[in-house]
Amino acid sequence: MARLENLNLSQQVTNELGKAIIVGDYNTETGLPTEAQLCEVYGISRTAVREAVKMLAAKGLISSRPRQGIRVEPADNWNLYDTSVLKWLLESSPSLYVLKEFLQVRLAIEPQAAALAARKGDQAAIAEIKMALDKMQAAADEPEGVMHEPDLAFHTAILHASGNRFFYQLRDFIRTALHVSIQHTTPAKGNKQAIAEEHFKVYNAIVSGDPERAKNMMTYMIDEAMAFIEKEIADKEAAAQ
Amino acid sequence: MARLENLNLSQQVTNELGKAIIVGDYNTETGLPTEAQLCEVYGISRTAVREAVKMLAAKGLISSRPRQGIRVEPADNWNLYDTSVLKWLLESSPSLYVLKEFLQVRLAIEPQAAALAARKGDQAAIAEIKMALDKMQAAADEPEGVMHEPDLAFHTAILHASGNRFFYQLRDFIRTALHVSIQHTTPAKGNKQAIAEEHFKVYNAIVSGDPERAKNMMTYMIDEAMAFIEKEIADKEAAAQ
DNA sequence: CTCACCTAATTTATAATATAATATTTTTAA
DNA sequence: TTAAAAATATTATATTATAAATTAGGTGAG
Repeated sequence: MARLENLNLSQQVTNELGKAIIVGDYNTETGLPTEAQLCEVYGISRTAVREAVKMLAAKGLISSRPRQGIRVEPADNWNLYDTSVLKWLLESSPSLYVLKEFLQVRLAIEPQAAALAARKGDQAAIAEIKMALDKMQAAADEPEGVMHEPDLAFHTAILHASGNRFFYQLRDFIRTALHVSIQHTTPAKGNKQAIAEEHFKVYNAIVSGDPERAKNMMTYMIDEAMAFIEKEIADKEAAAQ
Repeated sequence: MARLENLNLSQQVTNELGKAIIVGDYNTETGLPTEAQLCEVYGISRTAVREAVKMLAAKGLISSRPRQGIRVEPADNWNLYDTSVLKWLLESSPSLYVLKEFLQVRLAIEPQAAALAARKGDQAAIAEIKMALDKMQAAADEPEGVMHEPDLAFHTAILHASGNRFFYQLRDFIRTALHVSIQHTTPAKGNKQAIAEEHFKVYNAIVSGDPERAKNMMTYMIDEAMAFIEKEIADKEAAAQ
């Protein structure tokens, strides 16, 4: 077992089993080994195994009942918005296709969040957006990668400014999506100045209280990334033939 | 403790503690009692308490470390898309305001899902939508409440037809939102025939492969519910003064 | 007196073992 | 052949013990 320091035993086991389930080593057909077997495999006590099982059950990956053992739940029931589950999924799937799904969700959420921020975002929240934007603009002349963190902060700040807990809750999801996204898109689009400019337009629409424009600008930005990814997928599929 | 049959001990404790945290009985300042104290309070073993703690930790509500005890995480970290957490939240908050937040999320997700379904929904998935729609139309002449279940099925089927796992994952969230929503709106709008008609228009746009229209029709439908809720909130606030 | 180090105390983390509950399978008896 | 009963396997719960981690307090060197 990969001994990740900093994580306790049951968390480590949770990680191992979680990944194994998502990668398909265990599935709804096979189920998981019994608690006793898991103890042997990992060389740990039942206490630790059971705690891992409970955590995975809380994330919707498994369920366990007396005599029946530990079952793997259908993938439809997995809590994909759980940060760990998301991480395991990304480690196991070809990221281009997952990335497209990510972008579809961003295309739904972020323009709406930007519109809400423009309509009723409070001063402090909008100032947060501005701060992230400033850092982005400052990073435009810096080396590759410096703009990454303020970029994430910008999008997170908008979710926060939407004033809707459910949007803000998706910040880790969006951060992950953006992180993967940037790895794919940045090499191609070298013009960091242009990126900062686009972000500025979104901010400008928000600060001047124009929901429609904020929504449209955000849609435009994400749509650009989507077009890029779709092209990349098309190229890849053409190359495969 | 409310002895919900059908749930095991640690699940019951998870429920109790989860509700108590969300309602504010325990907060980031106070933290939770120690494991030992919880054992006494509930009259159960440490095993059960610890399993509950692990489940709540997996849902982002708490974290626990040696010597520090069990801490309540800031509300921003709670996994609101977890069905249990959502349920606890609804039981503790005035539902009108939560409902508005629900509708804002639906307004982001569902039109986009409908558009995707129109663009690339496969036969089987679209047939599912049709089936739900037929049941809705059949229920239009039935007594109050009969239309409820097919209505939920209709919206779920569209999420499914979007072909995006992350959208479909939100089905429980949307179901909850719709469930709460219907309780507020149905009494006012008696015309079930009109509701079925609107749903038909969404379906029609999807089956004829018109993403834009599918999106617009869905937006229109949810927007209507939003207008209703906003009016209700306004009335309530006026009455309170 | 101050600071680094050591010690003690508290709480969760892990382990080990025992018993209960539950659901499946096998056996038994009508 | 079928229905009831017994055996069995597995998780659920309880109990006890020990380890590890973190905080607080004390102690001694400088």
